Amino acid sequence: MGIKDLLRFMKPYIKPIHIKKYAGKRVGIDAYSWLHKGAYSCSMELCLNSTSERKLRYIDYFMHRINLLRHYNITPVVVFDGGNIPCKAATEQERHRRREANRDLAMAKLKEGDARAASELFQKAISITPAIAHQLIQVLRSENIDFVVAPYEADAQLAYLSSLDVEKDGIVAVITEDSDLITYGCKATVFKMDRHGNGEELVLDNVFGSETCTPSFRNFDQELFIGMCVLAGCDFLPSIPGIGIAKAYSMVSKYRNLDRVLSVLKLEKGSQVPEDYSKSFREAVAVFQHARIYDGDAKKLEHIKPLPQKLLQSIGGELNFLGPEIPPSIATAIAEGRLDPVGMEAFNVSLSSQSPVGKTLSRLKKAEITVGSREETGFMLFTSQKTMEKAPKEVPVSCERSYLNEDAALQKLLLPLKDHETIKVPDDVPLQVPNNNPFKKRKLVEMQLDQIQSNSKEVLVVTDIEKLDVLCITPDIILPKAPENNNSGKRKLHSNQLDQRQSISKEVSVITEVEDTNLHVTTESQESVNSKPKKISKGKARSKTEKKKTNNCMSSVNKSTSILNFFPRV
DNA sequence: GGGCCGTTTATAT
DNA sequence: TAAACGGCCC
Repeated sequence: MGIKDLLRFMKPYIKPIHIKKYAGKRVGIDAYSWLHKGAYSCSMELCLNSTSERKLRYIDYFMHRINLLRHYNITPVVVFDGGNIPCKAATEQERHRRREANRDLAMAKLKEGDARAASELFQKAISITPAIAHQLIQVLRSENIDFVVAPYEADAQLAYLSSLDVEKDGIVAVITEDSDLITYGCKATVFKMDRHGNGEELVLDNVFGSETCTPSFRNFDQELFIGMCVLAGCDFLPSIPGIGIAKAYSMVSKYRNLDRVLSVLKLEKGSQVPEDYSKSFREAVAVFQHARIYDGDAKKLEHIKPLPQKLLQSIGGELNFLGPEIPPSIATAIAEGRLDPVGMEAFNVSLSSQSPVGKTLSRLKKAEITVGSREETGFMLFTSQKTMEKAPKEVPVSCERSYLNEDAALQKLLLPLKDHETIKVPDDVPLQVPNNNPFKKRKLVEMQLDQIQSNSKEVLVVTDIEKLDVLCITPDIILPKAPENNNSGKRKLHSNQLDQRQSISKEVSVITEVEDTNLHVTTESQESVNSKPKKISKGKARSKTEKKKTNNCMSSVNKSTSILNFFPRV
C-alpha cells in the first residue's frame, strides 16, 4: 500500500515523537490502519462470521487508541475509506483475489484440525468491509467522536482536512501507516504510532524547506514530488521494471519536468514502457492533486485542489478516473455513515453482510444491541432474516457506479428491505423521495410501516417508545426477554430462554422499556399492537444522560466505554 | 557499490 | 500490510 519504499527513502525527514505534542489540537486518523491492526486479534472470528464476543475486539483496539488520544486532550477525527476509484481497481482486485485464496486455504486447514495454521491464514484473509467499519461508526457516534466517510480515498480526505484552517475544522496531523498521505500533501503525518502514543513523524515543510538534509527536495514542488512517487510505483500504477524510488528521485531532480522524465524514460526503457503509460501516469498524478473529497461545509463533493482549466482541456473533461461524481445528498449520506459507499445501500445495522448462514438467535442479540439510537433520522430498519440467510457476498470492485438515479438510492436509504426477498411490501406503497427534513423522513417510514403491517401478518414491529425509534423485523427474529430480577451485570442470552422465545415466534413483541443493559420485552397480540403500543412506567428514575446511554446500549459498546477508564480525560 | 526485487517476518493478545 | 533482509544485476 502506498508508495513503494517511500518511507525508507524519506527516513532522514522522519523523527520520533509522542502524540502528546498535539495536545489541544485536532488530529486525523486513517481508520483503515487501526481497523486492520485491530482485526488481527479476531481475524478468524471476522472471517467466519463468528457470533462470539471476540469478533468485536477490533473495536476495543480502536477505542483504546482513541481514548489514548483523548487522554492527551487530542480531538480525534476518524476518516473512513469510501468507494474505490477506477484506477485502483487492479490493485483492489488483486488484494481481493489473495484474500479469497487465503480464506480458502484457512478453511481447509481448519477442517484438517490445524487451528494454528488456519488462524495464520485467516490473518491474511481479513478484509475490512463497510459492515465492519459501520460497527465502529456506531460506537464513535455514541462516544461523540468526529468521523467522516470519504467519498473515495480516506488519504485524500485526510490531506484535505490537513489543508484546512483550525477554525474550519481542519486537523494539524494525521495518524496512519500509509505513505500516500505524504504524496497527497498532508502537512504532518505520524506513522507507526504504538499503544503508548510513540510514533514517527514527517513534517512536509521540512521536506521542501530543508537546506542540508539529503535527499534534498529544495528544488521540488508538489507536482514533481508526486511525479517521483508515481514513478516509483503506487496503488494506481505499477512502476516500470528497474525503476524504484531512488531512480525516480534522480530522474525527477535531474530533469525537473515530468514530461521530460517521461520521454527520457521511453528512450531508455523502450518497449518496457507500456503503450498507455504516459496517460496512466498523468491520471495518477492528477488523482494525487485533484482527488474528490467531501466538503463538510458545503456538504458536497469537491476536489482536493481545484482543477485548472488547462488540465481539464488536456484530458478532454473526462474526470471519471477520479471516481464518478456523486450528488450532494448521496455524498452527505455516505460521509455521515448512513449509506454504504460501496454497496450504495443503507447500513442495516450489523445484520446485513455479517450474518452467517443458519445463525443463532444470539446473533440477533448482538445485532439488536448495536442498533443504538439514530439521533439524526430517528429511525432504523432491520432487514429480514431471509435476506440475511444469503451468504454474505463480497461486493466486487466496480468502476461503473451510476448515480443517475439519486432517488432510487435515497429510497434504499429509507427502506433497505429487498421487497421480493423479505416482508411483503405491496406494490402500491407510495415511495416518495423525502427532502432532508428528518421529521418528514420519520413520518414517511412510519407510513410505510403502517402499510407493511396491514399487508403482512408476519411482521414484527419493535418500538422503543422513549425515542420513538421504529424497528421492523421479521417474526423469526425474537427479542430475548431479560432474566428477571437481574438488573445488573451483562445481559446474557440463555439457550433455553431462546428456545422459549422461539416457540412464540408468531407473536408480536414490543419493547416497552430499556433499562441498563436489560431489555424488557412484552408480547402482545397483533390487534393490540395495531392499535398502539402501550407505555409501561419506569422501574426507577434515571437521569437524562443515563437514559441516553441506555438507548445506545450495546454490550460491545459498554465494554468499549469501560476502557475509557484507562485514560481518564485530562 | 547502489539499487532493485523477491522472500521472510511481525503485526494483536 | 509493510518493514527488514539478503541476493543479484547494472
